[in-house]
Formats: sequence, structure tokens, C-alpha cells
Amino acid sequence: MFGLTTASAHAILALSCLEQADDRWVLARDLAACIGAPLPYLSKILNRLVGGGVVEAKRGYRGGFRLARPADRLTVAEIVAAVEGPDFLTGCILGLTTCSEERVCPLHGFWKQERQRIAEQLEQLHLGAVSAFEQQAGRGFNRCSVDLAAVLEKGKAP
Amino acid sequence: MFGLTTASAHAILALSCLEQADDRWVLARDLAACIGAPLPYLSKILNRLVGGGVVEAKRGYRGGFRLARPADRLTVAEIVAAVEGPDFLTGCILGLTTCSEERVCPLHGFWKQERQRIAEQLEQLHLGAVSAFEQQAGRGFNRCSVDLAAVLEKGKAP
DNA sequence: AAAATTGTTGACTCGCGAGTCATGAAAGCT
DNA sequence: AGCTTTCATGACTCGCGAGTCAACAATTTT
Repeated sequence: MFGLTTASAHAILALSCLEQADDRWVLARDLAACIGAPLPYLSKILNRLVGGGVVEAKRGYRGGFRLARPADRLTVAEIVAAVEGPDFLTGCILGLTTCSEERVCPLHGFWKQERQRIAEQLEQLHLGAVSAFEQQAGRGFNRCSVDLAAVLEKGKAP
Repeated sequence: MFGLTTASAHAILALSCLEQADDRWVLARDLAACIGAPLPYLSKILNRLVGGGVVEAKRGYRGGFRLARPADRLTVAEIVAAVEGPDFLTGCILGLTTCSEERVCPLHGFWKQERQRIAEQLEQLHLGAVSAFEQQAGRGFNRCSVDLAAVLEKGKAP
């Protein structure tokens, strides 16, 4: 109930892998293998990230995905918003449609504050930090079954 | 995605109404009418609250529900736990089953802190405060279509 | 131009929370 | 004892996020 959707989780982990590949094009298939997500589902999530301006896609031979901007200029808030829609953190905690600033619900004060805190945290958290954390933990391309050297070699501009 | 389930919302609003009836027995039907929730669904939610020791139920003629304790000794955390299970605020924000203190996920630090904050807030928030807020806002039994005087008269011990 | 590669998209299934319906079980009244 | 009232509960439907499958469109290589 409290937490991100699995779609957002896939997105964050996949982008963390992407960051480790620098500017090279990486296949959705390799990202899926790396984070253990189903390829067709991840494809749709990546597609939403394209729409949100988080990643770029290139079709056809030697295509794939790469970050639209450097990882330290991509926030987790932005990533989640691209996947789940811009309103993922708005709304009443009790789900009341009538709850507004004028006619607030009994948990409004508490939730308004928490919501703002969470939003701020997610905006301050950059993909670079997430990726660095994952890399230090020995995850990402380093430790998955994907052959990193081959992926990077293949992703280079011809 | 972020927020309580509607079941918890129904519970909080219904309990707020219950508080305004003091120690009298109130019918599930009246609570449902008062908060605008479907009766059969609310019944199941009230049943979970019985199991969680939040309310008491009495069947048969002149039966109904009443709070198991005074409203200022019932926390919102307790109510939500009764409805959604005790683990409603545990677990990884990315939904990773492998995430633990030893092998944390990239958002672990952020989420652990937020989770704790939310838990503390919900534990400090008592039903009495919620009910007082609702009453001041002109909601609860005061403003619903239910005849408060009749309900209270009926709920008295014979 | 043809073939191979790779992202795109719509239709489908599955599980779960939300909500409905009908029936059963306890408690009080007469 | 029988009737009425009221909570308890299992089976069902509905909508939605998650995940699958298959056909399609774009791009590069040969």
C-alpha cells in the first residue's frame, strides 16, 4: 500500500544499469536480463520513460536505449512521474474526492506534510547516487549474467 | 499508490462517527449511511476491527458496535494495522524481496527514514483528535441523514 | 531490395483490492 | 419456542496493475 509500483522499481533499476554503460546504446533485452524483469513488460516501461524525456530510444540494428541526460541531472521524482504519471503524489490519503484545502479530511494536515517531505526527498535523489550505490553494492552490469564488455563494445558508435 | 486503502479510510471515518456516540451501541447500517460507504463492505471492515480489538460487536436485537477503548487511547496506526494487517508499513519501497538490512536497495536509506516518520505520526494520532476534527468540520453524526437522537436513544442499555 | 535486428503497440490473461449478494448464526423480545 | 433483529461470512463480479504474446514499424547491414 505504501511504496512505489513495481513498474517504477523496474525503471529505477534499469536506469541504474543504463548509467553504468555511459553513452552507449543498450538493448532492452540486456537490461531485462540484468535486473531480472520480464522483457515485454520492461519494454513498455522504457517506452513511458521515452515519453517522459528520461531516456532516448533507437530502433533497428545497433539500436537500444540510453539516458537522455547525465545521471546526476535525472531525479528519482522525475523517473517515477514518467512511469506513473505526474500526479502520483497528489491526492487525499483517504481517497476522498471531496477533500480540498477548504474542506480537508481529518488526516489532511499530517499527510500534506509527509507528502511534501517525500516529494522533496525524491527530487533531491539523483539517478547518479542510486547508480553509485548499486555499483558499490556489486550490482548492475558488473554482477549480472550479461557480458558487460560485449554489450559496451556493441553499443559503441560504428 | 501512496496512501491508505479505501478500507482503512472507511474504518477511520466510521470510528470517528462511533466516537461521537459515546458508549452506546450503533448499527453498522447507521455508520454506513453516515459515511457513505456500502453496508456489506463496511461490515467486513468492522469485523476486522473486532479482530484487532478496536471495537466490540454485539449481535441481535439492540446490538451494534462500540469502541473497545476510549477514543484518546486508540491510535490511527492501530486502526490501520487492524484493517490492513500489521505489516502495512514494512517492506522495501521497490518491492524487492531480497532487500534486507544486509543487502539494501538503493532507496533503502531514504525509505527507512520516511517509513519511520509515517509510523510515528500515525501512532501519535489518536482517534479522539480525528473525531474532534470531523465534529468541528460539521461532519459525523451531526450532519448525516441519520437521526442522531434516535440512534443514541436506541443504543442505550435497556 | 532483402534480410536481420530492435523498439512499438494492442489484445490478452492473472491476481488482488473493492464492492455485491445471499445465507447463516447469535442474541433479545414476546 | 418462535420471531425479529443484527452481526458474520463465503461466493461472486468488477476494475486495475502486472505480466504475456504476437504482429508491426523503423533502421542498419549486405
